[in-house]
Amino acid sequence: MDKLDTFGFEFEPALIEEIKKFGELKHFKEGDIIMDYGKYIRMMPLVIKGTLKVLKKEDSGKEILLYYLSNNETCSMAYSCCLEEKKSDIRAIAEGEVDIIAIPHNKLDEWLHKYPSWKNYIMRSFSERFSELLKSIESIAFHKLDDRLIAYLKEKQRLSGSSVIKASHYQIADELATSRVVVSRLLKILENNGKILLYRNEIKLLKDFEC
Amino acid sequence: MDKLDTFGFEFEPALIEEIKKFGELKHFKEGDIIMDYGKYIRMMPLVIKGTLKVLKKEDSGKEILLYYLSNNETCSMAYSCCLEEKKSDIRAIAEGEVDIIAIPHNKLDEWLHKYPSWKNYIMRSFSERFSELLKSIESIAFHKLDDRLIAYLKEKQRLSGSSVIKASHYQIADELATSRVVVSRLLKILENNGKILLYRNEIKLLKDFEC
DNA sequence: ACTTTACTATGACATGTGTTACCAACTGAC
DNA sequence: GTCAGTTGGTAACACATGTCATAGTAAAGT
Repeated sequence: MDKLDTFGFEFEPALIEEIKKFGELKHFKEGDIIMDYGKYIRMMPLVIKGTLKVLKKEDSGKEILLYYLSNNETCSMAYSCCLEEKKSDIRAIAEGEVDIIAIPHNKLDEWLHKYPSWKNYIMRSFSERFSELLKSIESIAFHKLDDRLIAYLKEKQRLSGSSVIKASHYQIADELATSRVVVSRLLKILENNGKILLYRNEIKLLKDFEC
Repeated sequence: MDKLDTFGFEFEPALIEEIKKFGELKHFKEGDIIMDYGKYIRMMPLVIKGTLKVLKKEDSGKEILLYYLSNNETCSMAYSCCLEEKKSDIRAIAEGEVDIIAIPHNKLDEWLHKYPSWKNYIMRSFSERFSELLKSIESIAFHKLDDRLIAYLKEKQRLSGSSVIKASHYQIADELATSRVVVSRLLKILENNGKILLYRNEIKLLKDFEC
């Protein structure tokens, strides 16, 4: 928990003390489910290491990718759920090794009044998630699949810090809300153009991976 | 401003007094621009009558429809903008006659600390806008244009309370991020199926307008 | 009344994407 | 090694949507 000091949250010292006192450090492994559909959410996660993938189940039954969370970010949806004491309609999955601090739900509101830095953090967080959703909308509405695929690969590269992306075509298709065949087709074209190399469960972005 | 009492905000009396004192009642007519790109936003609008359309300009230059605001709703994006004292990247346009109360930006944060009901209102508001964006994403990602068009018409009907929708095909195309020709085509099919009647700048939904 | 502009209708066509089907290659379990 | 399961490659096709061209028609301005 001492790690907390070394990370980028800009909280005042008193708040950091509270976080140390009431927050619970948790570790998750690849694929672990941190929040799930239908369960009550009683804590809000602050991500301090690794990446979370946050999904939402739609009425139609399909899942959509809401956003990824990484360093020092938190899940606005979880916040809403906590406040309203309602069952979750989202699921969060660990991508690789993940450390979070779980903030108990009864502190959220209290700190909002007590600590301006907490309030700012929560507000900024909402605002950032908002922007990301807007980016998604723009992407889906105005860009063709090949552009979206390229953007997806770049984002993965950025998050993992590696130009080797570990994912099956099927997974990618899921996150882009399309089908496996289509993804394979487009990836093959990228490979033929010398942008990437394809292996089983693995895509390597070559150095001139642009556009 | 006395109207305030009669509307559905669930604020505590002291807050209502403050709103009366510092808020400014404003009236707008069809097409009036309430917030615009590049301007600083120094107030947050509470809609008390009519409907606002809120748009955002994307990097690509295209505009996307964020959401509609009507009774007792407010604009979360404006809130973010106010807090960060940054120029607006959104535009709000009056649809028909609109009354709003403009809350000065310096009160937003103050009230957040002072009045739980205000804090809840703001939080709920974020949460609702969030849900709407998600609905948009689902709609764009998983539904065909004809479904989306029908949903659009129903929403317009709901908001205006009338089964006669005043809009050109071009406007509709814009909001659905498609082209005029496509909208005309789909509307004509709906007309041929006996769901609607088409006039110039006007669409009448017939009573068995379903599915 | 005449011109101009905005709005709508419609055909023809190009293209992106979804779908189905089938096969090949790899992986892990037994 | 065999087998089943997963993953990826490819062809063929259907269809929704975007685009271009062209014309008719209503409204608005002069």
